[in-house]
Amino acid sequence: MRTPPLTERERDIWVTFNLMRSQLDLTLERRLHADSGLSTPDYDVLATLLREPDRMMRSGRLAEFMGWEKSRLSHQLKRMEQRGLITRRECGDDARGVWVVATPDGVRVALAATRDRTAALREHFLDVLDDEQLAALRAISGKVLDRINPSVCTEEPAAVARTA
Amino acid sequence: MRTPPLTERERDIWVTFNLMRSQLDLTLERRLHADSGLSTPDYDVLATLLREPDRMMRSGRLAEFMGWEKSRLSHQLKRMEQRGLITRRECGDDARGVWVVATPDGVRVALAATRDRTAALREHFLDVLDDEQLAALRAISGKVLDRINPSVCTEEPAAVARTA
DNA sequence: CCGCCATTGATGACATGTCAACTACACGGT
DNA sequence: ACCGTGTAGTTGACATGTCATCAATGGCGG
Repeated sequence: MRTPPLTERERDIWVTFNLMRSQLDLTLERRLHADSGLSTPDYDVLATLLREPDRMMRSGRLAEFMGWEKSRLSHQLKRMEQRGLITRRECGDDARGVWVVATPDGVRVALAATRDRTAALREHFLDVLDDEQLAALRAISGKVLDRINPSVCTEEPAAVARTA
Repeated sequence: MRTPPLTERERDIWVTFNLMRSQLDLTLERRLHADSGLSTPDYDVLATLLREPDRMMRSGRLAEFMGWEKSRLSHQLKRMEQRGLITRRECGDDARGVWVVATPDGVRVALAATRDRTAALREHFLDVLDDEQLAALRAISGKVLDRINPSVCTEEPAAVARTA
């Protein structure tokens, strides 16, 4: 099978892209943790819950919403429940189901974290790039996504991984 | 403190960018594992080692090269040593140091994986974007990196995280 | 009502990653 | 030679993530 090795330029692009991702994640994660004591997964779960009118969601829908596996969410919820950020409540409609509810404590922490999160996101990412670059990045992300899985469409409203 | 919430556009860019990253990682990881049985970290370590003339490197330099913490690398090397992909050899110059060496087995597996890896990278990423977008992505990554940490400079030749 | 099968979450085993000690050695000044 | 400080790498505790599997329930055809 003919597959010539990557050119220097291709390698450079890929390597730099990945370095950028990991450094950005690390920076945001550290800052979030310092500001609020939350981890990124903690924050993503809470932020998704807070988008709901009554701050609760069925476990399955939550997982689907965030693009997580059910088991991953289950583990995460167990840890968050131990830390008092959320609780699980039985579901009347379907005895198999569970309502995931943000505790008052969880709500408070998440709201406080949101401010800092937004500022950090701008400081380290959004404000670093000019308008044209932001548009280009959006186009790039959409194109790669469409290629990988046309069903996880660029315009999909449900997919909310890493809630802002 | 004034920090207006993210605009819809900002949220969309951030969310789509993250969704793209996770989907891309998942795709490449699954393919790599199916092709060669290696995980992404396994592959990154081996690929970095194989760039060295004698296929070995001091542990500290390897970590720095890949942008990993020393402890992370140490854990990873322990697992890879158990699987027979690398070995650790005492260092004559400096009794504290360690040479990390790819085993013949590790070399063979990594070489085989490289072909598929390169093809997958092109198929799902590099070939999806046009020349202008690739250039834009490189510029974007460099800009974000410089902002986060000017010392992990855009032109740094050492940084080789996620070896292609 | 019963039996079959899909769905909902939870769990255990394991891989991966971070952080904070810790050990062993190197190196410089005295 | 000795002591203080820095460096190389390892380790343990724990958070996170994947996969395979399981128990309990729902729902449907007979």
